[in-house]
Amino acid sequence: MRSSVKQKEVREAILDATDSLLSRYGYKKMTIDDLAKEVGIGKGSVYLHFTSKEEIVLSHIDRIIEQLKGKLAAIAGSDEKPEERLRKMLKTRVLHRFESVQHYTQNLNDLLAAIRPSFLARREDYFSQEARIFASVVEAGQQSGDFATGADAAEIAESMILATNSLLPFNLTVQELGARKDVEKKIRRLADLLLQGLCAR
Amino acid sequence: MRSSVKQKEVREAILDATDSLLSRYGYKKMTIDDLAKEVGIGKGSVYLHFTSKEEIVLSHIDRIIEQLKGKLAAIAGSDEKPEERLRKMLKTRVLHRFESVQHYTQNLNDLLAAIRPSFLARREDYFSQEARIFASVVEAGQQSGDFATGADAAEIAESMILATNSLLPFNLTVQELGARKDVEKKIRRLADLLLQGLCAR
DNA sequence: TTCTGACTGAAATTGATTTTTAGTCAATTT
DNA sequence: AAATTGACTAAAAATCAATTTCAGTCAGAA
Repeated sequence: MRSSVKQKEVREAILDATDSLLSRYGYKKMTIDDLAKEVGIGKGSVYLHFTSKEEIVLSHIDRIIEQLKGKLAAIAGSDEKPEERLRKMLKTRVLHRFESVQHYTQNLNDLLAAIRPSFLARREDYFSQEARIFASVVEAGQQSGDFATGADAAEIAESMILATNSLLPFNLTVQELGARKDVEKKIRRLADLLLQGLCAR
Repeated sequence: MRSSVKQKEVREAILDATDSLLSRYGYKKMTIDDLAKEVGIGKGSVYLHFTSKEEIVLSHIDRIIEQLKGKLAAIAGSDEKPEERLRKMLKTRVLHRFESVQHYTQNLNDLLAAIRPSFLARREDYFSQEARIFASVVEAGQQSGDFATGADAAEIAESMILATNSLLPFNLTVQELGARKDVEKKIRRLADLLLQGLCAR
């Protein structure tokens, strides 16, 4: 137990350092030597936790999504009206992703270029996982009578994910996406439009 | 007059050749010499119509958007129900863009990288121009009583553009976007969700 | 007046050489 | 015995000088 707790801590510390170095230097200029030094462990020890540099940054992104899924699940499980839950979830989805890379001074382009194929595959998984949480709330709303029934909850959830994707910092850098408050306004309006359609009439 | 018709033809021919070379070789490997040869004019003549290579490809993209705007305006001016017009417009927006680069064997990444700053600026303009056409239909629907009133038509139109942006071949190549019929299914479902919210209840 | 292609300088490419770095593993520490 | 390390290696990346390519120009041809 003791050592497994320690192991988790080291793994987390490596991912923390990854975020720090990635934001300062970008992918190519982030070296494993630097990373190990930042964590205060030997270079070889990094490879006790990860098999490659690519796996390190993919795990870093995984962690961001895990945190997001945590937030989404918390909102989904709250006792607000389904419409309000979905509204908050949509906003959270966009802003969590925005904030997670807001401090990056380096472009994310070199990162994306380096890990593109494996990242795109995972991205699809992220979408499904997020969609599942959204779908659970859509379904709840349908059963409670707040939302119109008949439509496929899973399909609606997928469309919601799709509709908000262009506000995520993926192709556009955070700089190009614009100021946070503009992004906030856009997601609010988009959420309004998306939710208007769900409510029972 | 005679010569201005000819001039337009040459300009169009240059843009046709641009599409052809771009799709076969990508941006960097498309040379102005090749382009002139393909059109059957001298290299210098290319510069009678455009000031730079960048302007040529930007004009090529402009032309795609102009064609799209023509299609959108045609649908917007048809006599169908506003809801049906918007549905077709959303589908057209996504599929026109998809088809316009479907034949590209080369990645669009090198093109985007080369013209990124000026392209991103224009992209915003494209969005506003398209949004204006959408807004006109939303407004018509509000006045005819088909759509609920109260909401700002321009804002709704912007959100519709935003929501469909992630299905455009921008960051993702056509290959990565998936098969045409999958894209078609996605835009259909998304359009359903977006339109459900507009209709008067 | 319209058009052209030889020309130019700047940028890209090449290939040979040096430097850096991802990943390994025998030795060391705990 | 198990965990950790950092010197080591092969491969990739950076460097640089020589060469080639190419965007854009302009004097002259049509």
